[in-house]
Amino acid sequence: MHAYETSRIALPLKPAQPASYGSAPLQPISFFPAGSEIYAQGEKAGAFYQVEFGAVRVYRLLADGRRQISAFHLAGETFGFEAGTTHHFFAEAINATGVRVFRLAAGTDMSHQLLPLALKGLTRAQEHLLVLGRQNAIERVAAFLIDMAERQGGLRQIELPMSRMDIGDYLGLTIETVSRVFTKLKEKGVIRLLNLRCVEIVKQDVLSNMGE
Amino acid sequence: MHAYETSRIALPLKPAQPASYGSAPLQPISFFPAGSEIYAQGEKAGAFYQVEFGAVRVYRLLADGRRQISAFHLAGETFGFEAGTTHHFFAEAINATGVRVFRLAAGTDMSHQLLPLALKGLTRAQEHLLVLGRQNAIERVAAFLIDMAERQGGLRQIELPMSRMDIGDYLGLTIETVSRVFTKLKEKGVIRLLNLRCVEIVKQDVLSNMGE
DNA sequence: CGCGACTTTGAATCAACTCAATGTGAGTGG
DNA sequence: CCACTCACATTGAGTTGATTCAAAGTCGCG
Repeated sequence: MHAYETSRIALPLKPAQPASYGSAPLQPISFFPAGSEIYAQGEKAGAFYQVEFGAVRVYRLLADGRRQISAFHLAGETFGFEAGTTHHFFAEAINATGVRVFRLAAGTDMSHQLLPLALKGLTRAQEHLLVLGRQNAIERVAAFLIDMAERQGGLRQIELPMSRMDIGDYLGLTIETVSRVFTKLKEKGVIRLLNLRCVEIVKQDVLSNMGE
Repeated sequence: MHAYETSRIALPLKPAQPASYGSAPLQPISFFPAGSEIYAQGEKAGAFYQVEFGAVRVYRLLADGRRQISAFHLAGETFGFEAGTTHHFFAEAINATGVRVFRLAAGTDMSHQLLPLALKGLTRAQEHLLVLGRQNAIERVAAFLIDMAERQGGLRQIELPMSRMDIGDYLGLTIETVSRVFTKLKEKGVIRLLNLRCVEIVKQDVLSNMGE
């Protein structure tokens, strides 16, 4: 993990939020530039992470380079506990990202804090299995947009911090197919593309009914 | 949940294994006939389960009936904690199945025991995302067979307690495609079908290299 | 302004699907 | 014990939705 740990320099004040993870001492924030690695498959896991700003992708690779992104993590969300002792996945900053690192001190029991996070992640993953296993391209993109909207407070306008490639690798589609579906939804008046990374959901109901 | 709780009748002796989940009192075994429901989506969750014998499928449905099986659970495996307070999934016995039920007594903290199980389930689900998102039919079936073999002690001969339909709904394929892939693997001499529910893995290495 | 990376669009291909027919095997009752 | 049945599985033929390959378009940034 290579990042600029600046908490003691730029952020000497202890923010309120991380206090929710209790006993651990002051948690430093690490900065990751766009595309940089937060942790790698095979690395030993000794921490979990909370996104302060920016966005993170967690993924696995096949030997021939095929990639499956298993989750995106936006500001406020927590990740990195998917492993017992060793990471089975890669985590990368999508954009310039700040991450609060919670190191798991040996002997400290965090299962209380971690269990709800793990269960939430499990439910998320299992719901995504349904999308990948049984939904077509339009349904997948619709499910993705609805999910992103909900996680951004249910606003009509949503930010997509990731590229079409990332979206494709999350939804099990090619970038071309993702692009074609965006175009089709745009033509139907379901969404509007304000720019490449910003979508307005015009017909929430139509989008929701695609996911079933 | 409708099952025959017979532990006090047929199994008065306390087996050794469940003692690993500690403080709870004697855990009854429930019997579920083939196809019966163990819990349903929307039911409130207040227990987790360990398969004693038989096999279980956990799945979700779309409104139009499409089904995605997110996991199979064989003898010795634990499931049912995928929810905070409410189940998001259905669980059914595939065959005649015995399940040890661990009720979560209010006030009792099981996070210690549950966290490793949740993490294992999370890792499993995320690995399955890669299969569904990025692998073709042959690779999916190969991954499935390897997984089943490992979970049955790495033996050459493996039992498939589930139907082709179940396998298809787990792998995001149709029964026809599953059947065609089995035939192709058989023709290549990679596997042998002793009967519908029993497979012998002849070329372990070939099968393993398909999954990448 | 011009470069480079990303995205969109188009045309042809292909893997998996649908629909349909046939095959198989476990369980039942005559 | 055998014939019958029914559910499940396999095989075949034709279709289709997503992919691949290729070209054109767009955006951000130095």
